Amino acid sequence: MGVDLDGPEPMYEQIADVIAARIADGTYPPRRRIPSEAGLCEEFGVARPTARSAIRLLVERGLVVTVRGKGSYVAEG
Amino acid sequence: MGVDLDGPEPMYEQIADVIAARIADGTYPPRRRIPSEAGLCEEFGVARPTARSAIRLLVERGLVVTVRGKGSYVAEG
DNA sequence: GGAAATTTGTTCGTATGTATA
DNA sequence: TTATACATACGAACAAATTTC
Repeated sequence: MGVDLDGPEPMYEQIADVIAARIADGTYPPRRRIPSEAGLCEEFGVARPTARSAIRLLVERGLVVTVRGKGSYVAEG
Repeated sequence: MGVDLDGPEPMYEQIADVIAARIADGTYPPRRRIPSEAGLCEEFGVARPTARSAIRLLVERGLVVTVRGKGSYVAEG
């Protein structure tokens, strides 16, 4: 699915890119929730800090917003 | 803030000295929490292992104790 | 209302690899 | 070779907000 564990980019960046692509193609529409940290851990086989780093990157890019106790949501386009 | 990045002492030692001075002058009183590792990273512009080395030095000197999941605290005088 | 599960927030513990002096 | 420093990654504990039953 595009995550190349042997690639030069860190895993959290590759995961963020996968999520960003899903946002771009409408898999995750605006205002919808993206998978939880635990969900990303399971899907990509990484630890929670790594999943969190990916989400942090998406937040920095303005693609998602996170709400404590609820989840992370696709920012409104 | 007294940290001389061009000085002969390693950064982690200088950071530890700064914290030790704050403990001595009462800025961080006994049983109070000192800044987290992330806080030291931001304040002194270093990476986490370096901040941890500084704290390790303070623990070795008996000035602070660290508790997993909570933080590092000034030892009781 | 209350208890439990889910989810994110924060923090320290540990390990590996890379780069530099 | 050793010491220092950074980046990455996994593990674990504690905390707080939210949702669900």
